[in-house]
Amino acid sequence: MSDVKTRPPEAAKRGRPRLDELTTSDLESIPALETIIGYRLRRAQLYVFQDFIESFTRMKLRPAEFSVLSVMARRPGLKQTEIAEELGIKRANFVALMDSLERRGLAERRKADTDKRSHSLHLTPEGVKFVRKMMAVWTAHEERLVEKLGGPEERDRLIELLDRIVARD
Amino acid sequence: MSDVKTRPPEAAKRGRPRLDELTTSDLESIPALETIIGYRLRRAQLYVFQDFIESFTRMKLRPAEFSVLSVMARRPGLKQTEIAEELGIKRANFVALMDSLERRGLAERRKADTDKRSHSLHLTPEGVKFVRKMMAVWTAHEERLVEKLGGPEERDRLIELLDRIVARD
DNA sequence: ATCGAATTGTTATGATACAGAACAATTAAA
DNA sequence: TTTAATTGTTCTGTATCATAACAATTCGAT
Repeated sequence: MSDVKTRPPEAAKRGRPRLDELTTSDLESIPALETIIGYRLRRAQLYVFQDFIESFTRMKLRPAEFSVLSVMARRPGLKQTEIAEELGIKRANFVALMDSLERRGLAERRKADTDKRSHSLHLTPEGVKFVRKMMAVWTAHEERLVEKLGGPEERDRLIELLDRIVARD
Repeated sequence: MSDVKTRPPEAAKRGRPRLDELTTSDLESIPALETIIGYRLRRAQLYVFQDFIESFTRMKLRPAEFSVLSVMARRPGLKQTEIAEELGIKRANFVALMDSLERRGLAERRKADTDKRSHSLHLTPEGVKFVRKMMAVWTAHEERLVEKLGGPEERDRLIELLDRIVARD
């Protein structure tokens, strides 16, 4: 009662493939997105970041900020550009990020006396305390992931494979 | 000649850790970013997308558009919302994306006669040809990645691990 | 020691990705 | 039939990311 144009009857039920497009015979060999590395990688990364973000909403901390605080905790005194480059953040975009951490009293820029252009970056005492809490939250998040993966060995396997992708040679 | 303030001499050389922050004794136990799943996942995903994007600049095709064309090729006739949801794209943001594909003559919205609200999405004949070329480019990209991973078995291992992460249960 | 080139932090700007609210047309449910 | 839900859409806001330009400073080659 609704089909006005002539058309194979089974094609009328929407949701069924219409084969009259121009035969998609060879297009049947198109890989499903499920088999595409980049697609799966992205979905997994989105999932992990989602969990991470939710874990840190209460602390008002975003992934990039987490990474910066981590580096400052382990290697205080690095210059802005050094940290930015290591984390793959453009130094132009690093400024606002560092401004925010400084405004919150978690980190500070110190004028380096050997090079008046650069700033060396450090956690404040308050920042140190913050990082301790941050790491506790992170540990819970990470353990959740390791469990989903099936144990620490699987985590290591995953990281090793990811390494191969990103290794430049 | 440059050190004005009293300070341990070795700390004067920038780049060396200053331990006078408030002892970071226990902070030494902070995990390096290299051991953090989310961080490694993100870096790997960025790398793969970078390669993908470069591969498709000539065709002026972005990852999201690739994924939409893929789905339309394999399962023509799906509604906008169905594709968007499957790909994790908000239907609001899907509109411009589909507009673009339609303007380029690669895809089209057909008014579904059973539900006047919805559109069923299809490749145009030109879109079919485009997808063939697209898949050739994609194959080269994917083979590059598989080689870096060390073979198809490693690719499968990776995908399986990524699956575990994103599997909801 | 000087002059041109490179570096550092910064600002400004634009492109893109992503999320939420609201709305009209239409369909489904009560 | 009235009410509620769905579909596509527009609008808007925010976060992310890249690029260009600039002043202050340092470095390098003479």
